[in-house]
Amino acid sequence: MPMTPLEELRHSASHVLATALLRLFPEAKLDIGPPTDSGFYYDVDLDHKLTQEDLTRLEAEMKKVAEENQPFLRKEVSREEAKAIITARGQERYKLGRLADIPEGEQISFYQNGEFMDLCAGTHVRYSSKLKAFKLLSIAGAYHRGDEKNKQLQRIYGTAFPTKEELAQHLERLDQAKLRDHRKLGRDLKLFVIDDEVGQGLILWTPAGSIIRQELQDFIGGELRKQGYQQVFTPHIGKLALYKTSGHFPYYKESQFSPIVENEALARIVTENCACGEMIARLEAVSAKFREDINARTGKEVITADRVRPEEQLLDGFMLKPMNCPHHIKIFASQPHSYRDLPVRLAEFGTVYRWEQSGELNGMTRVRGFTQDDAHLFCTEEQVAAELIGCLALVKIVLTTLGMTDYRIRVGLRDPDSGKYTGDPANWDKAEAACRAAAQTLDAPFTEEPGEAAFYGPKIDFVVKDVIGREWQLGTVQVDYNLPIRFDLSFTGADNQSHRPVMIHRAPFGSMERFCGVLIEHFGGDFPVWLAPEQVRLVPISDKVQEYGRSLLAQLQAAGIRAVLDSHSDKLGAKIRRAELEKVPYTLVLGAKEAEAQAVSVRSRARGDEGVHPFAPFLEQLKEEIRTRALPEKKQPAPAA
RNA sequence: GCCGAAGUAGCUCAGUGGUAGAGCAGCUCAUUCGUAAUGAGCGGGUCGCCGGUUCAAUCCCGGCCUUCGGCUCCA
Repeated sequence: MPMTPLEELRHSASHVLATALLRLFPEAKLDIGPPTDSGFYYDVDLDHKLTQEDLTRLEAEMKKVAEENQPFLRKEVSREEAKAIITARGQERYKLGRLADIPEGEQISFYQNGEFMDLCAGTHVRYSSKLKAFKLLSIAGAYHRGDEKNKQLQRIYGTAFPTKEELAQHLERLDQAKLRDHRKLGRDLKLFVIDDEVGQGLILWTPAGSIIRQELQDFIGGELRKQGYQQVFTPHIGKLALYKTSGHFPYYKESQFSPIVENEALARIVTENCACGEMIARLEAVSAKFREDINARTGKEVITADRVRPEEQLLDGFMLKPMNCPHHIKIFASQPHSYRDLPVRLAEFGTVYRWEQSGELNGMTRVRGFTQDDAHLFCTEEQVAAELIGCLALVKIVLTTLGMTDYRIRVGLRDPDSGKYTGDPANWDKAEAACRAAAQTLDAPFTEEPGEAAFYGPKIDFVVKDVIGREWQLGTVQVDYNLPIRFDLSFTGADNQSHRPVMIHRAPFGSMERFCGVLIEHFGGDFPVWLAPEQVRLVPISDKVQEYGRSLLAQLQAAGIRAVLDSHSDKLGAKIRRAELEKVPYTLVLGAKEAEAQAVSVRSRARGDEGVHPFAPFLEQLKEEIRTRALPEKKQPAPAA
């Protein structure tokens, strides 16, 4: 695919960076330097740890290279010539490997600017003087070829634009984005806290944040009732045996919290002088019968003989649940089902726990304990298509109601080269076809991505970006032919025979934590009235109208409105300012003339002062705005601070 | 987990080898005010934690914890 002019510019900037880098650090070994969505980077192997000051020096050197107005010259060479060039330049450490990646028969080319020459398919700007606006942004570690078994290189990130104005605008946008960061707004608006003593990645929802979450849960709960879901509740833990049946353990044990082993069993193991490794082996072990049962049900060897142990050496324990499905499956399995009962749709806001690597934790968007707005649908194969469409419709209702229109749809398929998936390929094919067909019913573009499936089945994900451009999977719908087999689920068909149901896993929000994190950034803290923790601020101008304020507060609360009376002795301007900073949608200013007329002076967060209105119609209009879950109007620019 | 950076009051940040300061926020008092900051006073910090060097460490050194930017991972 040819590069866009902007990519060409940024790619050229990365060559200029490499040119500057070799001038300052001739011993540097270069890897690759491609353009990205918002700039470019170059990966380099260098013993010297690059510092912020080095970036400044490199940027200055890049300016010189740009001013030297070097032409970018393409040179097409044979594979042998290429090797010679790389070796002559002392860059064989990574570049020879990169050269080997180029398929036989494909043209090998170098680009030269000034004294620098790099293996590169191109393309580039004609002259380095085209680079008028660039900036080096940060240094980060990055594994060679993205593989953590390889050496970690230093990655220099930068960005470039055709003009200085566009660069300045971009940098300004980055600064603005920081103000919308859910971690900052979450603290400022007191929506959630994370406490070291409680634990990394564990969200404590404060009263204000809990209101938002509760409103979202009530909203989706209403939609679920319309669609025939049934609410269930299940505990936060389950026995290890349950997850051995489901396949979560031991295959995914590195992303789960350690098992909780009963004290007596633990004591017994300790007195046997059992080593740690032995204990893990016993936790992972299964009985011969368990192995036979599962293997027979799934029709292949999912549990190998080396996991079988004598009964007395088995060790069970409990696990914090990494998913809700096994619990829901057990509810389904507790009753015989007729085809007439299906689909069965079991829904729960279920909290799950996953052991995320410490370096991956991020505010509310990547956490170790989170609550999925989960549901599992058990249906016949014929019902899958319609149920999938119903699930997708639900996701769309959620996103539309919240005005989140900037998302992409990803159909996650299995990676044919990976062994991490369980189940029969024929069922996978059916499930993937069903997902593709359902995605086509959405009138929105989607991409099919191999390797993005869940381990038990393909899925349709709704992916949105946060303020700094990182993508997060929110809503998800997944088809599963495998867990019904592993748990030996069945229903009685019209033919009076036993049949296997198909499962659909779906979560329109995904996780309440991640969704709220993204939602905070989406609204920049200016929540629609129905979600706003505080909907109305009552501001009496003086103590003389406190009594009127109290009576309005009582009326608002009686109407179910979340209102607060500001009885500080500040001047009006200070109270207005405080309400604005706290992003309260409506501030009602109360003075003598309002009290006299049973009126309020309305100040809207979006529109500013709206003048005096009688209280009763204001209240009705407010209730209507809440009932319809109206989205906030675009805010007028704030006055200069 | 890995690479790099950071951690001083609730928040934003200054500062020094001799046990710390500002603004905002909070509290008290005065003020009773018409659409983004009324004034005065007061309280508040084991300078992330643990060790080491030193007569003395918030500052220098080491380890750990946490956060941030990436990488890897994300059933």
